[in-house]
Amino acid sequence: MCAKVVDKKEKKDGIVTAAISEFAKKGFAKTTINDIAAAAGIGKGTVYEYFENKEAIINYSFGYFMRSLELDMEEILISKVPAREKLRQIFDLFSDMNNWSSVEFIELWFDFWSEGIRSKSSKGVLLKDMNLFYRSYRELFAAIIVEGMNNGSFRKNINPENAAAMIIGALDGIMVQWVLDKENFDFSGVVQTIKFTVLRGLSAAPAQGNSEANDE
Amino acid sequence: MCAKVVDKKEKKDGIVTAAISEFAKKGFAKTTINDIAAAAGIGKGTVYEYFENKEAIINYSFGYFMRSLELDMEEILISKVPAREKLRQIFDLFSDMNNWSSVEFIELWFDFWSEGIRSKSSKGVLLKDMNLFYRSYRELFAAIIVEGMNNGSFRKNINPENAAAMIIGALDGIMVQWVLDKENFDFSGVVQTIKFTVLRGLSAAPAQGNSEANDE
Amino acid sequence: MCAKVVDKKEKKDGIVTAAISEFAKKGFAKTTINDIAAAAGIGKGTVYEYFENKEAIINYSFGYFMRSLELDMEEILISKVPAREKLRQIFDLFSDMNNWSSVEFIELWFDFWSEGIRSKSSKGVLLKDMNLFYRSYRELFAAIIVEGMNNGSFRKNINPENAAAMIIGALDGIMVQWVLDKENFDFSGVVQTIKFTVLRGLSAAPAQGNSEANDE
Amino acid sequence: MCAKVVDKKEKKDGIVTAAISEFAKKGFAKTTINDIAAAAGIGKGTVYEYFENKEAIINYSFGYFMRSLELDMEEILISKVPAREKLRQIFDLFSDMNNWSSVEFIELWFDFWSEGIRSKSSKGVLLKDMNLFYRSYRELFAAIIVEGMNNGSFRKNINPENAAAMIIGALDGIMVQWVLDKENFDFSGVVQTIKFTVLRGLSAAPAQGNSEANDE
DNA sequence: CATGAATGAGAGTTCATTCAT
DNA sequence: GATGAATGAACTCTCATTCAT
Repeated sequence: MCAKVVDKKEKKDGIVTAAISEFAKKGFAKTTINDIAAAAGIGKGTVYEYFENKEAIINYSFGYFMRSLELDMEEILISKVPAREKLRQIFDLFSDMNNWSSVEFIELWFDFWSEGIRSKSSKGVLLKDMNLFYRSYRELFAAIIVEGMNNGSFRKNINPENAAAMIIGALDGIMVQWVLDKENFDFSGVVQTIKFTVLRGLSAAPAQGNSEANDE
Repeated sequence: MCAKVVDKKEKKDGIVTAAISEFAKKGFAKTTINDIAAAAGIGKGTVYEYFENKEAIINYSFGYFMRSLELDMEEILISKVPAREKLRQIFDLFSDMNNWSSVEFIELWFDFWSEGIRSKSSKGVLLKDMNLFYRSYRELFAAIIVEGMNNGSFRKNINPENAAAMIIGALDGIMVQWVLDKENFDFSGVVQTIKFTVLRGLSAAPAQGNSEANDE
Repeated sequence: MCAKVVDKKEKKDGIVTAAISEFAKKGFAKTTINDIAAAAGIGKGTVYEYFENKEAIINYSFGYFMRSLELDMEEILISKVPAREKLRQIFDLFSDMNNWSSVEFIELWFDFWSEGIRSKSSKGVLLKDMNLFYRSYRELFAAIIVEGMNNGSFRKNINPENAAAMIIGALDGIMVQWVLDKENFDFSGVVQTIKFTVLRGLSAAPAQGNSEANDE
Repeated sequence: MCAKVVDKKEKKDGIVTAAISEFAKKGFAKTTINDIAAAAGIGKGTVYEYFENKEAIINYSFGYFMRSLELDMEEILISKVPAREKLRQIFDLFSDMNNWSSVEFIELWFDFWSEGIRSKSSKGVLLKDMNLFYRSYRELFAAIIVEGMNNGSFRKNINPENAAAMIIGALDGIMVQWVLDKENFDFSGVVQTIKFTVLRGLSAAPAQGNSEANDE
C-alpha cells in the first residue's frame, strides 16, 4: 500500500545524527525515542526499522561520532614533517576549537564513558568500541613518539605507550574541565601549556623552552 | 516530647554510602530508589525522610564522595618539603591505587560529569559544586607551582593556573582510560611517565631527566 | 505515512465517559487512573495519550458533563410560550427525574464544586468553566424573568439576576438534600413547591395560588 | 517517663479545629495528617491518640462544624415573634455574612457532601450525621411554617416539609454560587430576593409585595 | 501521653517497544 | 517501509498508619 525506496544507510545516519544531537542536550537516559524520532523528522516506529533498540542507537552513535573526529588529524599524520613538529601541530589543532568537528556534542563523551563501563554486562559492544578507539589513538601517538625517539628529538627513556596515554589523557581531562566551566576555563591556553610542557618533558636535548615559545 | 532518637546525620550518610555504591554499579539513571533503600537496609519511604528526591541524593553524594578524596593529599600539602618534591609525592600517591580512598566508586565520576552539565537548568547545584572542586584543586596545584617558580626549581614562564589544569586533566584523563580498560592499562606506569615528563617540562634547569629517574 | 487510524475525539470521549462514571462512584480523589482505564477498557498508558494528567481529565469531564445537561432545556427556551409558562415548564422538567440526562452522575457535582474552588491555584480552568456555566444559566433565567416583567406577569420590583440566582440555587440546593437522602426526600414534590411558591412570589397580580395549583 | 495530664476533650477539639482549617484550605483528599498535626502544633503520632484514622477526623469535624452553625439561630427561634417575622429575621441573619460563624470554612461543605455520599459503604456515619442535620433543620423551618399557617399569615395549602426543604435548599444553593464566584456574586442581595419572594409566595393574603419591601 | 522515624502499599506518570494498518 | 496508537512494566514520590522510645 505504501512503499518507498530509501537509501537505508543514509536514513540510518539521519537518525543517528538526530540522536546524537538529542543525546548531547539531555544525556542518554533523558532522551526518549520520541525525541529522536521528532528530531529526525520521522515516526517513532520508524526508528525501530533501523535500530533494534535504544542501546543499539547509542552504540551506533559512538561509531558515528568517532568517525567524524578521526578525520581531523588525518592530514597531519600523513604529512612528512618530523615527529616533534607533528605533535606540535596536533596540539595546535586541538587548541583552536574551530577545528573541532562537533564541539556542540562534546558533552556526549561523559555519557559514552558512563554507558561504556556499564555495558560490560550486555555484551560490552560499546566498551569494546571505545577501547578500540583509545587504543588506536594511543598507537598513533606512540608511533609519533617512537619516530621522535628514533630521529633523536625525543629522549630514549620514554615508554611511548605511556606517553601516548598521557597526552590523550591530558587532552581528555582538560576537556572535562572546560565543558564544566566553559566561561572561565581557558581551553586554548591550557593546550598550549600542555604542548610546551610535554614537548619539553619529552625532549632529548636539555630543554630551552624560552627559545621556542612562551607559556602564556 | 519523647520520641525515638536517631542520629539523622549518621543515617543520612548511611543512605548516601549505599547510594554511591549502587550508583557506581549501575549509573545514576539505572539506580532506583528501591535499590538504594535495599542497599541501605531500609524502606523505600525512609529514603525520602532524608532526601527530597533522587537529584538531592546525587548532589549530596558528590559532596560526600569529594570529602573522602580530599583527605588523602592533606599530609603532603602541609608538609614542608619543596614544591618539586611535593608534586613528586602527589604523583606517587596517585600512582599507587591502594592509596585511593574509593577506587571501587571511580566510575561515578562519569555520572557526575554527565549529570553536572545537565543540571544547569535545575539550579545547577551539582555543577557549582563540581566547579568548586576543580577550582580548589587547581588553586592547590597552582600554589605549589608558584612556590616552585619562586624557589627556582620551576621555570619562570609558566602559567601556574594552566599547568595546574594540565596536571589535574592528565590524571583525570588517564583515569578514564584505565577505568575503561582496567586489565590492559598500566595506570601506575602512566602516572610515573606523567610525573617524570611534567616535572621535566616544568623544570627551570636544562632537563637532565636521566639523572633522576627512568621513565619505565 | 500509513498508520492506524483512530477517531481521537471519539476515543477521548469514551475515556471521559468511563471517567465520569468512576468519578461519580468514588469521587475524584479515590478514582485512580487505573480505574478509569479499566472502565474504558484500555491500558493505563493509553489514558495519557489523550489527557495530560488526571486534572485534565477532571476539567474535560466538566465540559462533557455540562454539555449533556444543557440540551434538555433547549426546547422550552426556544418555544414561544410566555415567560411564566416557560418557568413552569422548566420546573416540571426538573421535577421528573426521568428527564435528567444523567442522574446516575449527580454526585459528581459535589466533586466539581470542591475541586473547582481548589483549582484557583492551578490556573483555575475548572473554576472558570463552572462560573461560565452558572453565569450563562443565570442569564438564561434572568432573560425569562425580564420577559415576564415586560409582559406584566411578574412584578416590576424584581432584580432578575438575583431571582435567577435564587431559582438555580433552590434547585441545586434541593438536589443536594435529595442526593444525600434519596429514599426519604421527595424531590418532585419539593420542586413543585418551589414552582408554586416562586411563581407566586414573583407574580405581579395579587397571588391567588389556590386557583392555579395545589402545593401538594 | 513522660506523662502529662490533659483535658482529652479539649485537645481533641484543638485537633479538629486545626483539621477543619486545613480541610477548608485544601479539601479532604489533599490534607495530610501531617498538615493537621502541624496546624494543631502537635506531633503526627499524637493525632492517632485522639482519632482512629483520617476518616474519624472528618466525621468528627462535621459534628464540630455543625454545632458552631446551630448556635446562631437559637435566639431567633426561641423568641416569641410571629412566624412570618421569624423567617424574615433568619433570612436577614443569613444575609449579613458577619453573622456567619465560620465563613472561612464554607468550602468545607462541598467536601462534606462529597465525602458523605461516598461514606455509604463504610458504615455511613458521616451521611447519617448530615441527614440528621438537614432533617433537623427542615423540621425547624417546617415548624415555623406550620406556626405561620396556624396564625393565618401563611396560606393553608403549603406542604411545610417541602417548603422547609426549599428554603434550606435555596440558601445552600446560592452559597455554592457565591463560593465559586465571591467577587461577582451579590450574596446579601440574593438572600433579600429570596426572603421577599418566598415570604410573598407563602403568604396567605394576596401578595402586596411593594408595600413591605423592595426587591433590590 | 507524646512523638516522629520508619514503612510499604499504592498513586500518578513515563517510555521503550510492539504491531495493525 | 512507515507510522503512531496502544500498552504495561517500572519508576518516583506520597502518605496514612504503626510503634519503639
